Formats: sequence, structure tokens, C-alpha cells
Amino acid sequence: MTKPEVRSRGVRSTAEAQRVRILARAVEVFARSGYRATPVTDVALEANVSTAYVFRLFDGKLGLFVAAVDECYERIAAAMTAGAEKSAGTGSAELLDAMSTAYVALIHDRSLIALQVHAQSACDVPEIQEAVRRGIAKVVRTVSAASGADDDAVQRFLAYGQLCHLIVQAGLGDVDSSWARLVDHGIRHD
Amino acid sequence: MTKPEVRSRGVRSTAEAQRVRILARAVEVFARSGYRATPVTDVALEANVSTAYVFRLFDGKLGLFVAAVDECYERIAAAMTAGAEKSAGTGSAELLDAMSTAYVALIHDRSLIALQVHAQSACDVPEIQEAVRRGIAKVVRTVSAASGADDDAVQRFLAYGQLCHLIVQAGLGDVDSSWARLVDHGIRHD
DNA sequence: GTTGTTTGTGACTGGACAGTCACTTGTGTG
DNA sequence: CACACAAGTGACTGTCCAGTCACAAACAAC
Repeated sequence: MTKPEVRSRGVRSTAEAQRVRILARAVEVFARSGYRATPVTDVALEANVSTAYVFRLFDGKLGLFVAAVDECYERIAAAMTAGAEKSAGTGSAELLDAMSTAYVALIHDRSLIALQVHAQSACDVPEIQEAVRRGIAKVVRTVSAASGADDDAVQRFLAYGQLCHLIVQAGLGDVDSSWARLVDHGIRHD
Repeated sequence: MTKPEVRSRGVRSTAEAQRVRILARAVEVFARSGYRATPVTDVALEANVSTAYVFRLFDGKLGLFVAAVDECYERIAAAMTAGAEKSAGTGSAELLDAMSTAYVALIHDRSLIALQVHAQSACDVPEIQEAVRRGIAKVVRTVSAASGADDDAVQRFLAYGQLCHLIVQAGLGDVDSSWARLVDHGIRHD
């Protein structure tokens, strides 16, 4: 209030930088065991700050988790867009394929998949359900716009994406049985 | 040991009946908030027994949850089989469609969907991952055998089933936006 | 150097929950 | 009745965890 004109000058707020750092850690740590089973302490530990500080920067555990989920979908949408740009000028099928490739590369460490699944499972908390809706909306709009594919193709893209999540979570890639190969067939992951 | 010949006679063990009763409750209650967020006390309360008794009948909370997941997939496979039997003698596409219909009817109360999603999310616990694998194996084998459809069709069946789970968990049926309608289009639920 | 602001923490609290154990009650058998 | 055994529970314990609060240290401004 006293010095409104100084705000845009000088050093960037360190607190904001910490927020970003901690958020990146939160994505990883929450991805391991989900919302309920992950203590905020674990995130703090991984980020080398105190638990109290995490609570100061985020609105409770729920706020932290929601922020992590938003960040997760943000990254996914960004990767999709980037992937599509590399195949610019080709047909929509090729563009969807390029986006698949980008997604597969992005989720090589399973954090983003796991976090999506955990968020989907925690949808009984309204704020989390809203975050999931925001995320899906963002992905759908990104994929539709960047590929130009028709609605059915985009829907199919999502459906097989969900199947991919199941495969990864259940570790079906490591199961050597005919049923597992059926589920797994043609789906890229790892 | 003392009276092996009496075992098959007389009254069916009441403890076994309780196990079944409690298990049915566990499916419902775990479906609400998942493995970690659901106290065993809630299951006991819903089944009108003491917490201590639930622990006596099941091998810890984990044993109870795993049993619930197994029960869940058991019911799904049974419903699929029953649905297919009603359309016996038709083509595999019609049989898959009949199974979809049976599944949609079965999951009218969302317990079985929610429990599958929760289980998928709790796959970081090895015993739960194994239960999920068992369940998927059972469903895949049931669908393949009962429909006679080729592998790709079965895989597609699963993929769109997973998409259905996402729609239900995120409540996309209640969202009035174009992106939600894209995701939702042609998928039966409710 | 004192006053104010921001970054950051140690130490704590209150509640929830998994699992146990000693105990009671019911029931069939000799 | 006495005995054994199964069904069933109340009361407890130890632990973990979300969130708070009073305080410290750095840094800026005057």
C-alpha cells in the first residue's frame, strides 16, 4: 500500500519461487501414494522446507493437492501442443499420433499418470472433482484444437489414454499372459 | 478334527454368513472414499457389528479391501456372462453390446465403478495391484469367451469402459459444456 | 539502530484410526 | 450341570498427521 510504484522493480519474490519448487515436488510425491495417503510432511521433506512453511504457502493439504493436479494437466496440455507443433501441416490422424508420442514421452516417469488416477479416485472431494474437470476440459480443448480431428477421434484418443493408465497402474506390461497381451496390444507406454 | 463327519451336516456357519454380509457392506463403504480414507469402523458400523469382529473375520484392513475388490470383479464378470446369455446366438458385436447394457445396469449405483477406480489408484500396495490384475484377467477372459469377439474389439470394449469410469467419477454427465458433451457422447451411464 | 516486512522454523496439540485383548454371551454335547 | 467352543464386543494403546503459533533471522527503509 505504501509503495505501489516499487512493485514491478527489482528482485522477483523468493516466496513465489518456493511455491513453484514445492509444487513440482508435490506432483511427484502425491503421485506416489495419492491424496489421503501422502502426508504434507513428505512433500516438505522432499522440498527441503518445513511443514509449517508449506502450510503457509498453500491453502491446506487440499489446496496443495489441487494445485498439483492443475499443474499436472497444465504440463500435459503443454506437451500435447508441443508435440502437435512438430507435425504441423499434416493430417489430423498424424497430429493425434504425434500427440500420443508426446504424451508417452512425457509420462516416462509415471508421476503424471499416477497423479491423474489418484485425482480421479479422490473425486468425492468437490474441489478435487472440479480440478479434474478443469484438467479434462483443458486437454480436450487442446487436443481438438491442435489436431482438428473430429469429436469421435478425440473421444477415442481419450478412451485409449484411459486404458493406458489402467495398464500402467496395474503393471500389465510386466504380466506375461495372453489376457494381459490383449489389453496391452498396440498401446505405447514406457 | 474331533468330528470330521459332522461338518457337512446341520446349520451353515453363521460366521461365514457374516463374512458375506460384511463384505457386501465393505464394497459399498470402500466405494465411497477408497482404501485409505475409509476407516474399518465405518464398514463395521454399516454392518452393525463391532470393529473388533471385522478384524477377526478379515486379515486386517488390507485383507478386507482386497476381498471387496475381488467381490467387485466377481459381480462384474457374473453380470457380463448373464447379459451375454440373453443375446445368445447372435453375432459378437451384438453380444458385446448386450454386455455393455448389462454393465450399465449393474453400475447404476456407482459403487462398483468407484471401487474399481479406488483400487486402481491404490495399486502402489502390491496386494491391491494383484487383486486388480486378477479382476482384469477375469473380465477380459469372460468378455472374450462369452462374446467370441476378436482381441481388438475386446480391447476397445475395455478402453471405452475406462472412459466411462472417468465420466462418472468426474460427473461429466452434469457438466453442460461442449467439451463435456464430446467426452460423453454415445457413452451410456446413469 | 530501530522499525517493519518477508522468509522460514521448532515445538506443539487435538483428533483420528489400525489393531489387540480380555472378557461376555450363546449354544450344542456328555 | 459342566464343559468346550464359537460368536461377538468394550475399552484400550500406540502412532500418525493436519494444522497452528510463537518465535527467529534476514533484509530493507529511514
